[in-house]
Amino acid sequence: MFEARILQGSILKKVLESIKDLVTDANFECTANGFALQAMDSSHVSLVALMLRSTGFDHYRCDRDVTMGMNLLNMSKMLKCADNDDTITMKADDAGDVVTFMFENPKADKISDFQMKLMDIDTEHLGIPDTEYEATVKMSSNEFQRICRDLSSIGDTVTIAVTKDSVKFTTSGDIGEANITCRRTSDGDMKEEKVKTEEDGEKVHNTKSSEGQNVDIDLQEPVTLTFALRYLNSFCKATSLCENVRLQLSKELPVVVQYLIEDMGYVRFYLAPKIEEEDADES
Amino acid sequence: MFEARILQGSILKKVLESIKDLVTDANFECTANGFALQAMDSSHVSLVALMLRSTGFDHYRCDRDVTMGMNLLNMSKMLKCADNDDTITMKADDAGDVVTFMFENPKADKISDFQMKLMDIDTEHLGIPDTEYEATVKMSSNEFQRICRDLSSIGDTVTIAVTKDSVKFTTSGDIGEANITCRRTSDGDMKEEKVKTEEDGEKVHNTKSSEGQNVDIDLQEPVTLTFALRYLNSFCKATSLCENVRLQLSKELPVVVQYLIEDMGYVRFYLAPKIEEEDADES
DNA sequence: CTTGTTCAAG
DNA sequence: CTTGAACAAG
Repeated sequence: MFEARILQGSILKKVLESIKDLVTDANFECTANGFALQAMDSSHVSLVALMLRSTGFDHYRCDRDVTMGMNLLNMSKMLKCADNDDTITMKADDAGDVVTFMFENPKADKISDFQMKLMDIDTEHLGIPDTEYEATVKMSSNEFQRICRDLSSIGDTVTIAVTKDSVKFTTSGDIGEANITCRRTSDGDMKEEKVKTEEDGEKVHNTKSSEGQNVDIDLQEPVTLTFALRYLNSFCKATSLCENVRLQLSKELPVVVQYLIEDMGYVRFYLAPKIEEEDADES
Repeated sequence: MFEARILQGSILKKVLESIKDLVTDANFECTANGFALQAMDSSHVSLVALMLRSTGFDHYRCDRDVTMGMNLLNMSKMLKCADNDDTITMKADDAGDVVTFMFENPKADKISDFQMKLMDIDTEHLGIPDTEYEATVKMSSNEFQRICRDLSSIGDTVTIAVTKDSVKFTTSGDIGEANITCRRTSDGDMKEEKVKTEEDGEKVHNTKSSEGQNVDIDLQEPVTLTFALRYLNSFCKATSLCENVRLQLSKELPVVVQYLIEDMGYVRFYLAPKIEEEDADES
């Protein structure tokens, strides 16, 4: 028996809004550890990884591991029937060919339950290597969304160039070219911060970031990579999940676009860069 | 000569918005008593009854009864030309082949008048029996709208089951099933309220309802009926007219969905239930 | 968080 | 052209 109750149902709604356009069908893996999903988009260019840890739920019970194959569009339809301030409970028995979504409003005078048939989806469970990235950029998720949206009105791809002090987004198209450069917010603070980070671990770093640190760059090696804006714009639907987005880049590796979900986990999107030689093939 | 002036023109606009998709042409009956309409929708499945009492108008004059046959789409087009805070005056002389809509903005520095040709529409004036209903549900019109909209993303019909303590809305479709249960808000208050209603008439009852009474059920007999969501969703366009909606149900009778228009009257929609044996025919 | 408005998609 | 989604304001 699997049962997971999340007080703030809007989180689950937002998560599905952010991935349902990318992936049509996917297996949710329910374990004692949490509620997780990994799936490639239908064109096999991008990958989404969701983790909602069991500790982040209001109530969580998972007697044995369950795989729930769902059509994300249908799941999203049902979640849309929940109010943003509803509590959402997901349930499946071990036989597990049906999932139940239960919505309760805060006053508990309206209770809805929605049943959806589960599907058999065979997927190769893609192990994602835990790489060290050459560049890590943390910035306002709103700003990142704005940049991706703005640039897609000019071109189809964006080249992201990360240096020690800035991240530059570049595109070009029929009507012209565009460069958007975001400087790392404060050089002095950053150096100090880095020292502290090494001493005290990630925590100081995070605290600093939330204190008006707009762009935060952690660089081993300058990186320049090109991506399809179409996918980045899709990823940006997760913007409302988190104030900040983290981009991780390494030469010839997929970018990782991560939105943290407070106290619960994350949504991560992976997108392979365009290889220059392949540009002709992609168009 | 007929002349009716309503200060809050938005009411008339909303009324037309709520019925124009249901009924294409209809006769408005103008009498000393008020401005009324009864018409079946084009598929003869539902019926709309509108009453705007003369006492609710800012100015009302009706020397002799007039029947004004109008195309509601055209009437609605004209009313859309009125601002929401405009005063609307309707006029017809006794010859009566033309109706005039006059719009005045509050500052009285903009006055519009629109003339529309009337039509001859022959309708059997359907007498609607004043039935005692087995179940009466009063609830937030917003919530009712939300429920009907949500359920139509799952199925085409809704089964409404009213019991002493709750009203349950159920549907099912290809992707699954859904139940939404609204509990009668507070049992203790309800009983007290009923007594007061008998003593002091309807007024106390209404006052109570607006004080956070979400769902109010008056039951002679538990009722379960099934309706086409398409029509209910159409009825719900009247939601902005009134905070609360009243549903009246009896076995094998059309449901009455009523929106009160404060100090003026009501819009009522009637919809015949689906009979089980007919389900096959309907698909 | 609700409402109104505006924009895009079917 | 109609309807749903995104945005902004209260």
